[in-house]
Amino acid sequence: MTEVRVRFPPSPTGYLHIGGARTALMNWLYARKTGGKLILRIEDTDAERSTRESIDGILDGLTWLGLDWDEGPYFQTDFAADHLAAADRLLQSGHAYKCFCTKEELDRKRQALLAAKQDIRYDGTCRELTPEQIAAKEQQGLPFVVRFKVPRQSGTVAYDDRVLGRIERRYDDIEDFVIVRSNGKPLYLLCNVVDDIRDRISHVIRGQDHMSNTTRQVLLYEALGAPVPVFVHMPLTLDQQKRKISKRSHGEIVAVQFYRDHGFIPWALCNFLILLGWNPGTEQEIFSREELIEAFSLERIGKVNSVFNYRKDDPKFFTDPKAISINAHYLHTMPIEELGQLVKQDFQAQGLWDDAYDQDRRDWYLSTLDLIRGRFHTTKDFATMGRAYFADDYTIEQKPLKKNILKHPDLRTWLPMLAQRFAALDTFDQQSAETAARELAAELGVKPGIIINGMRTVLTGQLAGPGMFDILVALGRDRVIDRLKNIDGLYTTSEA
RNA sequence: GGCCCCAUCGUCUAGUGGUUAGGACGUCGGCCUCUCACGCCGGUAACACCGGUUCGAACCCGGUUGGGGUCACCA
Repeated sequence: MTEVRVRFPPSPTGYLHIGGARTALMNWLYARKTGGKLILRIEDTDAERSTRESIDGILDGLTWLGLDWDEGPYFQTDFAADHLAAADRLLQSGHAYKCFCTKEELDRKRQALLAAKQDIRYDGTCRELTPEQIAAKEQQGLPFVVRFKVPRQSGTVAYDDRVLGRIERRYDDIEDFVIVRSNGKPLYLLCNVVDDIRDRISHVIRGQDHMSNTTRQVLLYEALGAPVPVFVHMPLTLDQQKRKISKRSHGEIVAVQFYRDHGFIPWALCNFLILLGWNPGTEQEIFSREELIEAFSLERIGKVNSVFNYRKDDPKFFTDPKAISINAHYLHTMPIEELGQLVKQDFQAQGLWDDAYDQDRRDWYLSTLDLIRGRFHTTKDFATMGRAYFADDYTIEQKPLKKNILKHPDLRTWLPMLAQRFAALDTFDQQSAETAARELAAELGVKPGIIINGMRTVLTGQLAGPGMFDILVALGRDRVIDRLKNIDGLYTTSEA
């Protein structure tokens, strides 16, 4: 059995989006599964649209996702000589011909065909030019493109797709496609094949949107006398309107960068993406990297396009709810030290980081993250909803303010009273604090909940959170007392 | 429009001739409780349609409808 060699060949005309990331992931998994190689190749033959920023963005995105490659990045433009040499060979062997039709002519004909409701296809004007005619046109210095000469015979081109089965297409349905531009630059269809041959690619794993390219490329492989690789066409990822997702029409919500910026855990995003069009045949949905490599197989890639169910402007779910729930799962269960690293990055960016969290406050830092992570969904939540644990400039949210504070004006005196009792305790721990709080409630003749939830609001600004007495310990006596004494501010602000 | 691909809950999906059509997310209800975008329990909800084949079809075949992709001197 020959070595498995797969490739991910993005064109650097925008940032890495989740469709591309998913393709990269599938290729990566197959390479890792089989002990093969993943080649990264930047397809930059469209010089006008390719940018350095885009290349960096794609590389960063892959790196962030944890998808490493074994060779490359190669740049397609570095192999222009190969592409042209191949075009030459095709010309020599009679598999291609020079076409002198101008763009204007072709456009005109195309319009006419369109109007007549005919197939829009090159009519083969230059296909049968005699050597003399060609020489004459070249003598005049007329520009030309190189077209592939599709066999004009009955029958079909075919290949066996690993997910879709046998795919056939009649020669008659394929026009003589252009492989070299009039400016001498080779086109995608050719470059891609030439590069895949040179890189000895064994499996081409790509989206179903390439299917019509594939039949034409099979023709090129045959004309070039090269073995045809195994083709694996994955189903596409669509939006709710069932449109193919693209950076251009969907914007940041489909950019990998967006998920990094919104507190996604890289592998959680991979875990979500792999479930779009693939499943293990068991009911397992959460996979470690090793488990997924083990479980992955081409055979279980589905045929059906899937909908990326992001909800724009939904306050609760800023993207596909399942993606968020998978991210939350990892957030809740991953080793706390690893989470500590991820949160550290965000805290540093937010100005919330304290170097002591890596030193003598490390235990406190990690145990506090562990205490509050249970109801968070992204790593961003620690700096927002969890802010009160790490800084004093946290916000008191409106809902709990109304429900737990303003509704009970007496808290204005009760909470400072509680602060005094906390101050008077010999030891301040979960037990003693709870006893003190409940005793106060009993003496005042109010439900403990009123005191406790009032405290929660003042201390964390949040409606929900961990058990109140765990919070007290995490915050520490001094901060608790400070904040409880300052409850006055809450009433004044809202009255103003 | 031509060519190609596809069709199970709202979404992601399991299912390959006999299942109460399973799971996950969402949603709804209940429980827990000091709170909940925590946890636990439960409910809701799908085989596009029409013909065949068969003792028996979500599964096999044909058609219809529907959806998607692609039709560049982009990749």
